[in-house]
Amino acid sequence: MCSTPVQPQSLAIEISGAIPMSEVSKEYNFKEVEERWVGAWDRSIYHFDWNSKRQQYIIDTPPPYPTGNFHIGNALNWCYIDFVARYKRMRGYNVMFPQGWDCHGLPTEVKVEETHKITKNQVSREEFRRLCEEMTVLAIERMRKTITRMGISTDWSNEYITMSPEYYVKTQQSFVQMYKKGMIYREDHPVNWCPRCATAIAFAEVEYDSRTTKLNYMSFASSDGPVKIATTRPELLCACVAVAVNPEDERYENLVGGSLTVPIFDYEVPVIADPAVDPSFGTGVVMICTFGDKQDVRWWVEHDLPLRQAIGRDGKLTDLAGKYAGISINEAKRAIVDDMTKEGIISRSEDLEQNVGLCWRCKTPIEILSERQWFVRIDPETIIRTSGEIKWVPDYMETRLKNWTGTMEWDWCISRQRIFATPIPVWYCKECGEVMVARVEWLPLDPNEASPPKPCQCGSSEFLPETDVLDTWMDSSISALSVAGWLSREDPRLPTQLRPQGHDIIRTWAFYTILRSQALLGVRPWDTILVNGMVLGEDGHKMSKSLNNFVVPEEVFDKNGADALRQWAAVGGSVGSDIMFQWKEIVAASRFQQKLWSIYRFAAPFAKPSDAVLGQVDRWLMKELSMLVETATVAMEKFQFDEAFRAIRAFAWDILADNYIELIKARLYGPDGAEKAAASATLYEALVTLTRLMAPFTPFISEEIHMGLTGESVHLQSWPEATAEPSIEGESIKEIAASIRRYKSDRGMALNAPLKGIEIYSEIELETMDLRGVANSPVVFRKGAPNLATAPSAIKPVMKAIGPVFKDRSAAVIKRLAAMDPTEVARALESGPIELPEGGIEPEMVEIAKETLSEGEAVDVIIAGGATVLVRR
RNA sequence: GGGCCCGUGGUCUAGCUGGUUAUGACAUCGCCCUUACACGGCGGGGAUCACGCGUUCGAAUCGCGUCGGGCCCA
Repeated sequence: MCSTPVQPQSLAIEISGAIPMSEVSKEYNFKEVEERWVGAWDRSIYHFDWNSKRQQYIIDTPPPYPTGNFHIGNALNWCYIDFVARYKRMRGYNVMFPQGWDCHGLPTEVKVEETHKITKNQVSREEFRRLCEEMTVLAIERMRKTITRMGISTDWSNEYITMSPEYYVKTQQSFVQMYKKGMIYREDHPVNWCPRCATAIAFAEVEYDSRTTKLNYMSFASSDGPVKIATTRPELLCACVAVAVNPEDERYENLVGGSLTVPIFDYEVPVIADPAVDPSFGTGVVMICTFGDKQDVRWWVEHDLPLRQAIGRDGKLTDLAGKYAGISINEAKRAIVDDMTKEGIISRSEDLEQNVGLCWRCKTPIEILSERQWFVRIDPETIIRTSGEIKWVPDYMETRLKNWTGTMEWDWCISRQRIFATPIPVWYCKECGEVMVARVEWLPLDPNEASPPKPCQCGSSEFLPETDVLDTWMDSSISALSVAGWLSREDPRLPTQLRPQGHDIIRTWAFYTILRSQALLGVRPWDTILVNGMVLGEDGHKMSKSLNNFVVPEEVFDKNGADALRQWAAVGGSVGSDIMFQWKEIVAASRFQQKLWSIYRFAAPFAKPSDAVLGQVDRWLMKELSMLVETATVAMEKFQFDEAFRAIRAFAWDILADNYIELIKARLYGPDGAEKAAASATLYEALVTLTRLMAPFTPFISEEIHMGLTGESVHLQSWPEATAEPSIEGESIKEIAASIRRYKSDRGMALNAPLKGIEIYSEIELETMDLRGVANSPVVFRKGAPNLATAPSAIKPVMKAIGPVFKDRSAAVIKRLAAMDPTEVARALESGPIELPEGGIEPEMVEIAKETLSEGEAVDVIIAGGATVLVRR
């Protein structure tokens, strides 16, 4: 067995007496620190001050759908928002970073049905709604937890929940206001319809997928004999209202203007000419039905065709279908094809790959039905003009909105045949059919539960309630208005300053919000829209449960902490681009935290402010710090979080840890005095500034270190200012130190191995105290150049200077210079330009590299930082 | 089919208002346990910047085309 090693106890005590011991733990315990601060922080410091004179910065946080899981995609978006919110607060803005919840929608209805094993028709509307609300409340609670644990500086005093009366009263008022302005109307109109869900759905809710269907060739009779038509929708035969051919198609010239007889159903339809018909598809003759697809709708409008509705709301064929009435679309298709094949009307059929629209929720192929629905009028010009007033980051994202807006084909259908949503505050008079839209002072209300407080103008008090409800986008598209105080304050603070959101919802959320803000208040909703990319899994595909490349934020909090996740969000890629989630990035982030912690551990016993006169190396660090502040500030103003945080990391790791701290160790471990005080003060200043710059990104570790050094919360500090003057001396000393390290490394020496002696020659006066320490060797400084021969060793052309002057002769000039003796070139340039056949070479057109001739000397020569360093062997 | 974006060492990426040794991280190789940190330090190897054509004295960078990928839509 092992024997217990003997501890050299007395020796250890002696040494520890000479070395300041830090009370900071060796390892950074991210979990303990983060959980402690989550519990300890006073969250009221993030509240928006409605009475403040400071400039407002209101963020229109996109309210997530309360699924209960705040996923990594949300996390990325919220990190961006938090970086901005915290930064803006530090810059003195009165920031509002609210949190909303976009509650209504089909997913919750479906989940409630699954959980309680019911269908929504088995319980009352009221009861079903209550079950949905209950589930939503639980989901919200779980998501709040994740947001808080992530260190997001949410202003919880401005939280809103769209299913609550305080919010949906605004949705209902917005409906009434827009109705009064003539922007909302009700009419029969083609809508996307999910036969399974039995509801109209918006284009935003239609998914597309490739399916194989049959293209059937069937004969229509005409006076000139049969005409063959190819269609994928034979079940819609009874909805055929016309037949179209291309006007350029010579085969069918004589048909246009005539009519054809629809087989089986035996009625006449006109033959029309339309350039949208592709003569090479099928037979070049197209059957127009109401409605087989969107193109049918276009033709129906353009050619003013009649309506024959073959499919009902339940997805079954209507009476129009004769003997096929009452059967489902798929069964009808089979039956009709069978019958027509028997009768020889269908001559052949072939497979066809087709993209079909599906209900995003249940994947059932959608139908286009003509239904009486409520619509919001869309004015593409207003949208595009308003979009132009908004600063888009990155700018090219605006193109997507413009393209989408330009292709809008019909108005926004806002009625849904659901329960868990904002009720449409409308009744219909049983007597005269008059539409009674609620007055704003009656709101909020559900027409299914309340009757209008006044009779209809016809005198009747009997009403039927509107059972349709509003599209959820009607709730969420007023989020900007709501957080700014519209309808709840006398002075709505519009426009808000920032809308952060993903690029996948530009055509929905951004579009609808712009529309509504203009319609209701005539203003743009935001000054700036910041677009984030999608989060991809480690396999490079969009993160999703079905692909099993899914990571939940809690797993990251557990393994590496919230700060690590936040660092990933910052440096994972530039804003707007899709970002891959990678554990190695998370690990790299936590290594950085450990590095920073080690720096803090080292610095804690020494770092303290003082007004000691700084040395050259200290001033160099202050200048580097200043440049970091400048870089970070510029980057933050442009929302370039990756650039800002990368610069922060580079400073902390390379400049502060690997160079500055190595340089000042001797001073810190040396006797007390002005020089030690200067290093202590510089270290203090650097760490305090660094943690302030980091505070928006990594609020936990920044707080822990800042608090440890100053006793104050970093989240109440202001953003640092860049002030320091350049120090070329310090820069030179740092270069010399690095070159000595390299020198030792090249010779296989330990980095703290002493050298016999070092002489430094330079035209600028350099301090030697820190070099002595870092080299662990005697160092002397001598002004000027050493008494050693130097010789030009190479001529390097400066292309920036040569190119514009010599143009196409540049290549020849470079070749000529390379062939010349560097010594002669250098000598010649001292007395003026060198005349070449191509022209004169000015001194600024070349750089002359010099080497020192040290042969025969008992020293090694290093050229570094503008100085010549002689190392005695 | 359309719009937008992207193809840079093994992997992920910076650079992209054109200027000749292309950034960093991870991985890899060598040396070093130097009194903050071995989750560290020092040093090295590794990329014809997707392909083709063009503009230019000069292209990763600008233009056109091809191929490949992503997102949104038809």
